[in-house]
This record gives sequence, C-alpha cells and structure tokens, in this order.
Amino acid sequence: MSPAADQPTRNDPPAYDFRSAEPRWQRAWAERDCFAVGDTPSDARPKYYVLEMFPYPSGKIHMGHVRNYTLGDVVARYKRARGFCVLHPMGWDAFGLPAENAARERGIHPAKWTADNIAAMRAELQRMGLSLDWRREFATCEPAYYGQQQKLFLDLLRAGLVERRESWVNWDPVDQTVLANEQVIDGRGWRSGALVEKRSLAQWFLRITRYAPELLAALDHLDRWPERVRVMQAKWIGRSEGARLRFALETRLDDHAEIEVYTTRPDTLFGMSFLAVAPEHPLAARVASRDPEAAAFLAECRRMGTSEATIEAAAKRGYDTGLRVRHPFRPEATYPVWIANFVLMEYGTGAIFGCPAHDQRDLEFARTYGLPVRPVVLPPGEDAGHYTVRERAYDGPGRVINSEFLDGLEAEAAKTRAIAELARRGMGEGVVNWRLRDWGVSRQRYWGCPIPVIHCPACGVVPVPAADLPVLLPEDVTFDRPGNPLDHHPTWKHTPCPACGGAAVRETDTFDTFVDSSWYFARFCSPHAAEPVARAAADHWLPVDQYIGGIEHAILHLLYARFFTRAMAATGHLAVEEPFAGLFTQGMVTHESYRAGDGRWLYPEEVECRPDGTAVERANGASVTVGRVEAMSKSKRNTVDPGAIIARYGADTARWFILSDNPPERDMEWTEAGVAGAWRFTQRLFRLAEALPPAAAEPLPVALGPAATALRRATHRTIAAVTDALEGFAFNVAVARLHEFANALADAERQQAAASAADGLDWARHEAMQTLARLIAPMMPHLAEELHARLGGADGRLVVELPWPEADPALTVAETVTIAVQVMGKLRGTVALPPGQAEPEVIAAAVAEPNVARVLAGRRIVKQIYVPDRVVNFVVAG
RNA sequence: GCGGGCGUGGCGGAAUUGGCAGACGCGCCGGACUCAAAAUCCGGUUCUGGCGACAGAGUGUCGGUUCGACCCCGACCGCCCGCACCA
Repeated sequence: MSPAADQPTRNDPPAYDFRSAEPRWQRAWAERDCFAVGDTPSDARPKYYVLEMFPYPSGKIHMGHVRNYTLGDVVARYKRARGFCVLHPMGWDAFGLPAENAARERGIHPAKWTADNIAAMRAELQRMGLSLDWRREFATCEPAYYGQQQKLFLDLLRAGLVERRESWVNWDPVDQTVLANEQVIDGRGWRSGALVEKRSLAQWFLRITRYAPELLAALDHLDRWPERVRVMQAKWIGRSEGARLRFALETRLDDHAEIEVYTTRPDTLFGMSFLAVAPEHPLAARVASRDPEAAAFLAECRRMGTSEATIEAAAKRGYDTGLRVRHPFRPEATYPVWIANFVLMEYGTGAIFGCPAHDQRDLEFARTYGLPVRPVVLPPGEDAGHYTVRERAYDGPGRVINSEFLDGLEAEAAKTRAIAELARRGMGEGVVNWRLRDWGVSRQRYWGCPIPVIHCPACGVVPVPAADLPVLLPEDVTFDRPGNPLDHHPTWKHTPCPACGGAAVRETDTFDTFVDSSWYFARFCSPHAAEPVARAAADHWLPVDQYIGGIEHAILHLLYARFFTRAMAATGHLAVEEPFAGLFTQGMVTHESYRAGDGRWLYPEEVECRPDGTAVERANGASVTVGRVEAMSKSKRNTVDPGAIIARYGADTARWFILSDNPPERDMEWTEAGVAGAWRFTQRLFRLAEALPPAAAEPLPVALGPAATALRRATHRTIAAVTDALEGFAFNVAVARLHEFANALADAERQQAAASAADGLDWARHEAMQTLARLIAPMMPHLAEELHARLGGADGRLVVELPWPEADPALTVAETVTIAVQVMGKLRGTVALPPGQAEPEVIAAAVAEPNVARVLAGRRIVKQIYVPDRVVNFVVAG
C-alpha cells in the first residue's frame, strides 16, 4: 500500500488517515491556544525562547525551511514538555529587492506581491503543524514594525552610533543604484550589464567598529555557538597589533607633508625599499591632478572593478609618483613613493611601506619593478653572510640583521623596540588595528524602511521628530524608469524642515534589509508595543535560548544582531548584550540531479528511477543521466516541493524523515525511498496502537512475567535514551531509538498470543504505547495526538499538555550485562551476568566460557584487566 | 596560501568519549500470506575461508602510546566548507 494507492481494500488493516487527522489536531491546538504565551508571563515555569531565522517571503517554502522549522519545533515542543514556558514566534523578513523586481517585471506592487507571498507561505507553514504563537506574527514591511525601527535609528543617532560620510561604492549607471560587491560580475552590473563605476557617495553608517573589541572578546563566552562561526566572526573583526608611523616627504606636495602607514612588522623597517599608497588615497588623487599618466593609471584601477576573481587574477601593478620619503630611523635615506593596485584604502591607513624580503606581495611588486630586496630577518640556521631571498619572502621568526640598533634581537623583541624608538622620536606609535568596517546601511531602493531624516539647505540633516513617525512609504510609486522610485516621486520627498520650516527634502535612501533582521528577535517579545521593545518583556525573554538557522548567516546577520543588541542596551532598550545564547547551524538539504540527453535539467518528478540504477524521463522514456547529489537549487531543478510532499505523505512523515537520516548540522540527502520509509513507520505505529486490546486495568499488576518486565525495561531505557538524544540535538539517534522501541513493541505483540493475562503484558504494552506516543510528539505531533487519543487519552488532555515521560531508574539499569572476554585484546567470547558482580566471580565465569577456555589452554595468565560490567582482558604468556 | 571540519558495510549513519565496531534506517537476498500482485509480516545481509562451531582481516594510509585505539599522539593522502593582496 502506498499513499498514492486507492482506498484500502476490505481486508487491509486500518490505515492512519493523516489527511483528516493533521488538520483536526491543528485545530485542536489552535482552539486551546496551546502555544500562546504572554509578553511578561507571571508563570512559575522557567522561560525558554526558541527562534528559527525568519524567512524571506518568496512565495513558497523550500526544504531548507522544512528542516529549519522542524528542528526548531522539536526543541520548542520538547522544552514545553519539560516544563518550560516556551516563546516560539514566526514572522517575515519582508523588505527586499525581489519585490521590486516583481514590480518591474510583472507590474505587481511590491506590497501586494509581498502580502500574497506571506499568505501562501503562512498556509504552508501551518500545514507543518508547528507549535508557533501566531499572535506574535509580524512582517518587517508593516509600518508598525519599520516605524519602530525608525525610532530606534533616531535613538542610535542621538547616542552617536550613526554617522553620515562619503564612501566609495559600486555604482550602476544604467540602473542608477549602488550595487553590493557580489552583484558586480566581471566589473559589470548583474542586472543591467553596464560597466560599474566606483563613486563616492554620502551614505549612512552605523558605527559597529566602536564595538569591535567587545564583539571579539564576547565570542569566548558564546560556548553554545559552533566553533567555526566564532572563528569566522573573529577573523571578520580582524584584530591586529602593529604600529602607525609617519614618513616625511622629501619635498611637500601642497598640504601633504607626510604619509601615514600602518604595519604589523615594524621590525622590518630597515628592509624597506619603497612606499605605496592605494589608488583611492588622497595623495594619489593629488598626484594625478597634475600628472596625466598617473591619472590614467588610476582610471585603469577603477575599471578593474571589485569582483574577487578580478582582484585575485590581477598582477601587482604600480605607478612611480616621483615623490620620495625619508626613512624614520635614517633621515639620509629616501625611498620612492608608488601608487599600487594591491594596497587597500579600506584597511589600515591606505598606505604601506614595502619590505620585499619579508612580505610576498611586496616581493612580487619589487621583482616587477626592479626594486631592491634586502633581508633583515635571518631564518634560524641561515648564515648572515650568504642569506638571500629567492621565490618566497620569509615571514617566519628569526634574528634581526642589517638593522642598526635592532641587530641581534629576535623579531618579536625588535617590534617592541622599533615601536619604542618611533614613539621616542615622535614619528609613530603602537596601535591595534581592526579589519571590521563601519556598516553602510543606505540603499537607493523603494522597498525598504525609509531613513527618517530630512535634508534642509539651511539646517543640514534634521532628524524627523518623533511625533511625525513613522515615515511611511508612499504607495503610489512607479517602476517605469531606472533608479529609486522614492527619488522621482512627485511629492513625497518634499517636506518642510522640522527645524526652520523652510523647504526641505526627505532622505530617499532606505535601510539595508539586514537592519530589519538585526532586532526582530527583540520585537517578538512584545510585538504590539508602542515602542521598539517593551523593556519588561525583553528583560523576561531575552536572550534567545536557542537560535537555529543556516550557516550562510554566520557572519553578517549574526554580527549585526550582536551589534544591535549592544547598541540597544546602550540606548536603554535592552538589558542584555548578547542576543543568542545558543546557536545551531543546520546543514543543507541535497538531492540527486537529473539531466536529459539534450542537456535539459529535469525535476525529480519528471524522472523515473529504475531498480537497476538507471533513470528515464517519464514523458518520453528517454534515458536520463543521474548527476551529483548537491544542494537543491532551481537552476539544477533538483528541488522537491514541500507542499507536494506534505499533501502526499503528511507533515509528520516529512518532519520525521528530515530528522531521521543525518545529524542536523550535516547536509542531508532527500530521497524518495527515505520519505516512503518514514511514511511506512507512521503506519506501523498506528497499527501497533490499533492492535492493542482495550485499555488494561489501571493499577500496575503485582506480578509481571518476563516478557512484560522486558518490555517495561525497554520502555524506560527508551525514555532515557530519547531524552539524552534530544538534549544533544542528536535527533537522528532519537529516531533510531524509537525505531528500536517500535520493534520491541511488535515483539511483545507476538508474544501476547502465547502469554496469559496474569503476566501483565497487556499492561506493559499500554504503558509502552502511551510512552511512545509522547516520545514521538516533538517530531510527529499529529500522530502522537492521534495515538494518544486512541489509547484513551489522559482525562481529555492532549499530548501537548502533558509533561515529558520520566524514566524509572530502577528499570533503566540492565538485568544482566554482557561482558566481553578478551585474550590479548582479542574478543574470544562473552559472559552474561547480573551487573555489579565482584571481580573474582566475573573472572571465574570468563575463564569458564568454553571458547575462552580453549584459547587459554596451556598458557599462563600474566595479567588480567577487569573493567566492571564491560570487559575482561587476559594477557598471557607462552 | 590561511583557518575550520570530515574520511566507518552497497548507501545515510551509530558507538555510553579508551572497553563486544557496524545500532537504526535505506537498499538487496530469502521466506510467509495471496490465484497473482501490491501492501504487510518473518529471517538474513562488513569482507575472506569453512556445511558448521570457528578462524583471519577490517573504521583513508603509515607509524606510535596502551592490557586494549574509530576514539589519544606524529607524519602523510583525499574530500568538503569558510576566508583571502588585511600590510
């Protein structure tokens, strides 16, 4: 029988009809409000906040969502059963470019497109049977949300955490918009194909760099975060220690008298052979203003674009400005100043001193332009008289040479010494440098949160007064020409200045959508509050105890949220510094890919897989190439629609399979056979419950037969094992233990025929089945309710209202243990004994085991190792 | 290049963290039921030898520590992920 088959025939055993059961239980939970919690519950239960990364409303859920929300729901339901008061909300990350693209391509208003998508996805999520508090739902595109975000922004502005400044951006001249680095492909806009320019624009920045030290240091305390996420964040923040020093120009150039440089290697200063500045460095512009050749070089650098592939492939190139700088320790020595394409304006000071012997990039540059290579750090075991640098620069430890007062010092000591000397001469100082840059949040887009400021020709930038919030997006916008619709709206941007009353214009940029997702977890605590967060609610619920989502957000989203939490603490909105106490990053859902002979990718449902491993296209029987198992993607068409799976097999089956095959942090392969297996298991459990005789007498029978005792032990060992597995996020192991338990119940069913009623087996089977229903509940909540109800319920209470089963310690210890008997570390037999036997008894049983006795015959036992209840090992001679 | 992770049957994986390797599922093989099929149920399934009891080999490779190693240490090979001209 398969779920696609027609009605069961008369002789078939009763089947579990998820189609009627799942909606029925979803209604029951909704009617009883099982998952609603208050903003500040006066509840003795401890709080637990489970959150999955909220989705972008693309219109359809995908398998990644199913995995994400199933994992979260298991945690939420389990914690609820364990006596926690659980907050488990859901919402929509609803601003963003796809809505505008839909508007341009299909003429649908972004608001309508988004609302329709949300409605469709909400219905799909509800069919999954997630234990969500839907009363807390919000979408970030609602004024009730983004208006509060505007308030928050103005608070940050007052606190000095916001700055407006010029910055270089990728500008698409056709679409008239700023592009992110990943939207620039081979120097061209991903949408328009136009050559991207680097432009300097006034932009809003959030000063995340202020918190760089805290954001880095606190990583050490996030012990429930994956190590690799912490490592990625630490590298992103990028702390380095070095020196900032100034090189005097031999002759000044207008107002430029010196060049400031950052270095982590002040110990190699005597190995310098040139100085280089970034193409965007102010000095470069100054040189170019009077040197056409320099200007041409800068133009070429700008054209190179920002795509990583281009940068990586680019050779080191430069332009000699003709300027020279003095060495800080040797005023008589001067060095050429170059403009070099490999120097980054964004890092350090945008200028470096080049020491080719000890830096690979400098070496490549020096070799290209014939600059000297002078070693000043001698690798251990090398001879100072003969040491030369060849293909590779040396950046390891060693003793300093050719460096006057630094000679003889170890490189590390020389750094300290060089910095002290720079400071003494007033030419530099030791500094800590950070890679992290301030967060540019301006986007030239319509479908985002308006930045609530007004530009007045007289007063400058004026914040929108609180009474005028929210700054609403105008609805009557057109997408018939490129650029930001807010910018060419006829009336919206014109407004009187709040300060002087004169004519002024609104800021037409909107926020980066990462801003929306940087505080939504806090808003969920009090989603209807008239302020960004109600303090009492936030203080009660935060931090999120368990956050679950994809690894792709390891850096930006999580770092921004950590920053926002600190900024909101600084402005009095929150009391916590870290938003997420526990983080779990799930693996991807993968699937085989299929390709027709003519190269077309085929969807799994278009392909029939034969038992011999070959595959053919259903439509025409043509043979199909089975490709790699890889992440589901539309381009490869190796996607499976969760809606279709749930319609065919039910939500419980989908949930069970997605939990069963792999550890959740690893990638999992979605297979038809796997879902079908999960579906069979749901039916099997239903049959096991249906096969039980009517509810047994309530009290525990005085005398239990061996079969009943064994089943009770299995029941209580399973409780302990499943509890351990769920606590450790080992959901696949929990599934395995429940499979074993079902097997034990099936064994008991067979034994029942041979047992007499006095053995108490029917009682034990009821206990087992009722326990099973409650243990599967976090994973298969609908089936759990169905089984529970058929077993007689519990005074009308649902499974979701019952506590987690408790294992009886007396029943979790084994009656007998099987002790392995080894000779010289090799297994030769086993003995079954009651646990806790004294060593002499165990040894006696071990040597008596026939096969062990055979192997030991004629040999002398030199030593015996005894590990209680586990193993005996004999070391023999002869 | 730097950083992190992972290598266990035909496949996904398990192993109380140094103590019976391969739980559980998928697949496959055999059997029961059936006129037949589907479904269901039962049994088997790391490899080699043996009818068998059993023996030998076995957790990427090589070596080490240990009474005992998938687990700890060293070297190497392969794969995956992240970052990368960061001075």
